[in-house]
Amino acid sequence: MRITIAKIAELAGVSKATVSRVLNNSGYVAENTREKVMKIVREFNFVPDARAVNLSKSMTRTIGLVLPSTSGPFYMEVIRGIEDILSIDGYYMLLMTFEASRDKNEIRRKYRSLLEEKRVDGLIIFDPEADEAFVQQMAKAKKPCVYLGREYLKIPIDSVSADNVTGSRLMMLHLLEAHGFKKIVFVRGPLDSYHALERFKGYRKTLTEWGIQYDESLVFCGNFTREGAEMVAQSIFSAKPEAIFASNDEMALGIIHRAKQLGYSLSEMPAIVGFDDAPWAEHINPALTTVRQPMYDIGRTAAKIIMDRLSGGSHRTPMKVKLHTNVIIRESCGCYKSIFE
Amino acid sequence: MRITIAKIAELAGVSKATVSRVLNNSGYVAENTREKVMKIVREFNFVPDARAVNLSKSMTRTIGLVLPSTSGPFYMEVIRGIEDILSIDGYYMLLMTFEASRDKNEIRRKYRSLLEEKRVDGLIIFDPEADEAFVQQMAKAKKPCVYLGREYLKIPIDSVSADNVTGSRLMMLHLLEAHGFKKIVFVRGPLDSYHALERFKGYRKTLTEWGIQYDESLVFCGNFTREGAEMVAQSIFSAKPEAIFASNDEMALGIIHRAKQLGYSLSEMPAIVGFDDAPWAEHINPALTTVRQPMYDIGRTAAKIIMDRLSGGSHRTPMKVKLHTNVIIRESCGCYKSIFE
DNA sequence: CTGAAAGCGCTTACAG
DNA sequence: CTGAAAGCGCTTACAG
Repeated sequence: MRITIAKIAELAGVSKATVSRVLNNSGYVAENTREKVMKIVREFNFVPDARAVNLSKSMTRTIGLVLPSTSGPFYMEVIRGIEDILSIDGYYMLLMTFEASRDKNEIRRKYRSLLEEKRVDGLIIFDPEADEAFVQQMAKAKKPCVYLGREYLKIPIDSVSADNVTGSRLMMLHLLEAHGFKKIVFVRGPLDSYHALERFKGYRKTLTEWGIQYDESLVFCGNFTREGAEMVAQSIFSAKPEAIFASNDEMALGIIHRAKQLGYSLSEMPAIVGFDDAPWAEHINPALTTVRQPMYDIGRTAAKIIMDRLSGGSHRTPMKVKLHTNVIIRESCGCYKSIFE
Repeated sequence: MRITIAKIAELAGVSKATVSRVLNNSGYVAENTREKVMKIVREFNFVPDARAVNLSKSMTRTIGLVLPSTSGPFYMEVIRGIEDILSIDGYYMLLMTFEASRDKNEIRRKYRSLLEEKRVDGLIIFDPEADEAFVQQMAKAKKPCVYLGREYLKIPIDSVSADNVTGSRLMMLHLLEAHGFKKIVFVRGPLDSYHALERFKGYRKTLTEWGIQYDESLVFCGNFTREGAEMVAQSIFSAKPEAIFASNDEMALGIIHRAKQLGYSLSEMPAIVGFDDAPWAEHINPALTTVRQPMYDIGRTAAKIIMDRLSGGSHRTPMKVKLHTNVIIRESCGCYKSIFE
């Protein structure tokens, strides 16, 4: 049996209350009483039972983190950002991903119950496909939640997201301004994906801005997968575009691959750009020009918001933080010649 | 205030004990009593406080996971493997990484305290640089721990690791047998890294097996970094090796990069192979031949061991599970011609 | 089949 | 400065 506060009190000849006080550095304790207690604490290598502390103090020092998957290129960055903040205050992180189940709603119930069970003090959630009704419920929880990846403008809940529309727009501007391309194909992701839609919006909006007629025949769907993109690649090439904006790197990769198979040399290939900055994006040939979301900062910012709410800021107005998204210019847009050609 | 078991008991006109019984499906409860209680439970959407349950039952349904970093290519796979098992029994995962602090021993104290504080029921730890004295302490804990990545043969503790020596040996065999190379350079990782040493052992051992004299001048140190390898690349090339075995992919990448800079064409380049199968390994040119550790299975196996210990198997003999490691043959060893050349 | 009571291991007013 | 007591929200023998 492990030693408890009661045993320590007995050994030190004081009450449990006093032991608790020296352990927590709270209230007044005579210096020699403190030392008497600490001696025993050290001798037995006493560590308070977190479950009991949490129950009494009505907290857990744990934040739940919910991620779509573990395979994506950047979720680890989010984790790192969060951990860097949590560790400052000695908070722990409970991790749950959507991959653990086929049924997304099951995971949603599960993460909601983390809060209800009081297993965590707050939740950071990356679940862009969650519908508004559900998020609305989370917003009503008595514990802080922050949603990552999208805004839910109509719901009073904290959020931190990268501006995908603007990211897409910035990429378009690069294509339009720096390269003077006008005939730009867009390869969409799945129709039900929030991010896919945002990126498409950026494309369309920028065309309008530049007075270029939106041409539906220049928009293809690749479903965010490499295979999907490879499937439509040939039709894309037949449209003879000056540039191809794949709305994620996977699809850009598929298109580049297909282009090579079809015998295009690097110089004959139209400009092909992506979105995400996958870990391999800089290593493919040509090195991929793409858009990078600040994943580390998203995690970090979310953690800061949660910690702030926990230390009394829970009454303040929900905030929608939008982080800037960068275009990473490499070779595939035509900016640099590959030394590997 | 949230509703508690006491309030439910009051409302249902029964005792707390009875409510607890229906909630846990334990002991006998009259059917209509059960329904009376469940009606109130549902009405108030009651969820038991996990902290109280854990305190009474003396458990937490949480497993701690400690990882070196979040940036590595494969830790996410480990997480996925673990989660797949834990979720079957409704266990949670507390994640901690070494990146949260400069001081590794601080993290070690921290993960040990997860156990002492009873914040978790068991621990899965990836910490190949932990010294034996420390691991010995962990082995004495009253809660199950399993170490990932290395064996600690002298310490009675569970472990799951990929066989790096054999992985390295298999790669050597491919180079020796399939290609007939004899003059093979080895690029080492940091001298204090366990995995670096294992991989080196596999190289050396295989040479001996094949009756090839070990030549120290063919061994270089790249410190597991791309920059480190780029630094020694030129000296490596001057040695005119038939093949270069970089003991991780980062270093292989650096060497390939440098080779290109120095004007080697793909066909002039010596064979260059790596270790790890980084996410980009298949995308570089030439596609990298490398060794892949079964990260998902490592995670999965570790989780299974922990769950088994928790359900009564804690008395059984510690097990050292060693998982097979595969050579992934691509282009850089000379096996296939790149279509991108 | 059900309830009263003790217990899990701490914290925190309240008195003194 | 310190202690007795109640409380956090459950579970679990023990009786009946």
